Amino acid sequence: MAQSKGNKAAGKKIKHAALERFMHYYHCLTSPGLWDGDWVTSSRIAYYFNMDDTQVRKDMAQIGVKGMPRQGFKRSEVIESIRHALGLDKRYKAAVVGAGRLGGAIMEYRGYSSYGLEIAAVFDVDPAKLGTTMSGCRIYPTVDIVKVCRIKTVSLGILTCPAEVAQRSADLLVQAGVYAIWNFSTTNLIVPGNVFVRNEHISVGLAELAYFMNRGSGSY
Amino acid sequence: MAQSKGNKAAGKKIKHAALERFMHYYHCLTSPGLWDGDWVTSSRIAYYFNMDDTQVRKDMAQIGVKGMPRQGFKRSEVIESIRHALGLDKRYKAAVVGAGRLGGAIMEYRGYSSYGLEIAAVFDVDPAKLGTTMSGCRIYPTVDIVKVCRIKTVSLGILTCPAEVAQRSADLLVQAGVYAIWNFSTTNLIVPGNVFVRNEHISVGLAELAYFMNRGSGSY
DNA sequence: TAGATTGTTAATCGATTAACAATC
DNA sequence: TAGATTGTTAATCGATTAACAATC
Repeated sequence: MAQSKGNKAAGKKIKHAALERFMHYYHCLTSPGLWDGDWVTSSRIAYYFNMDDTQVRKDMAQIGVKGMPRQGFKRSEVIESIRHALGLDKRYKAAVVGAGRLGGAIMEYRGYSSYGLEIAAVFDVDPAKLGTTMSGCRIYPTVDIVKVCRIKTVSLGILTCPAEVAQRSADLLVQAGVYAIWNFSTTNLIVPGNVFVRNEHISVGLAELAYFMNRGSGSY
Repeated sequence: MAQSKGNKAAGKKIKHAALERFMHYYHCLTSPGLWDGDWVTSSRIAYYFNMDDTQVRKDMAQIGVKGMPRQGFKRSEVIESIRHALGLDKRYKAAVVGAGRLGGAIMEYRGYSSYGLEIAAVFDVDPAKLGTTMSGCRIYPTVDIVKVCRIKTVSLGILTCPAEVAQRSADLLVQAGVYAIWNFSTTNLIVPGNVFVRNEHISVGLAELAYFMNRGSGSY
């Protein structure tokens, strides 16, 4: 087992770009029906993602996966090492703030547990929703965020509420002691430096698409 | 995932990273209440995004914005130039496939028109939904994608349907002649090389958060 | 003017790719 | 063995940052 203690290189922080690559490898290698046999070569993966095979081997080295000349890498071993390197094998709890359509859609996703995430509570301001459930999760009033999140040891807040209340909700989540916020609202949150924010701003996608529509379409 | 290669370098293509920066500038510069006066300096913007001010000035140069020594850049001019460079001032039409919660949540967003996007149709397989509307848009049967999209000259498909039907829907959209697909499903789509795909895979966010939760929390 | 800020070139840094020996 | 593939170092490329003259 390749522990973090085992290789000094593992102490190095995995950069954003590398994280994305690992996630792509993971998604691809765990896709059913794509592979037969348990061996996969760096060039095969590289071809799939239209990248250089050296990059793949370096990535494998970073997370301590050893390959076999003439065979490649053991798929199951790569999957396991990515899970370990990214911490997908450790469990943590999240709370969703905003039991609207977006919150509902996000909770519908079935794959969270395989990423270690468990949704422990949902919050909403609408009194009519209180006490009911969403995807099997009880809906609590927003004012109870601090109390409930502390009791349930929630460490991630998922913001799916309207922009107007996003900052206020974030403040409560921070007060409750969450480490990170996954922000699906269009607000630019202001949080203490020790709280990590991942934004899923729709506007970045809109920009890329608009640009492609008007610049790229002609030559493609 | 599905790379969109084969770009016949049409002049000065704006790279992905730069597009993101422009979008951030745009979002920040158009935020009400953040600015007074119409001048903004590169260092002010750089500070806001914790980046180097030289980068900001180079970006401004790329889209043809001239600054003024001791004053900075004219905010309105920057905004206008970004709109032009990214094509936000040109209109195009999109169709949403999947009138579920996710589709509804995405359609709720009010800002599309300021990015040039107009949602012209919604599709769903559920016969009970046909003829009804979602965010003021009529819902058509999925089997009519090709017909309706051609009539309405739709050039972007937004996939918010379940993973099982995502590929089939994408095929129909391609057949209808869309240039690009905005994929909110978890499927890796296979499309012709001339069709641009932007994935909003939830798993990349999950990976980054899982990693932060287990590695980053201590030292950040 | 004096000085803050732009615009641009040069230097640095990091990431990607090429090359090739080691390996099974 | 022969040869495909790994593992790693060197070379290249691009992106970021530093430096500074030009400017108003």
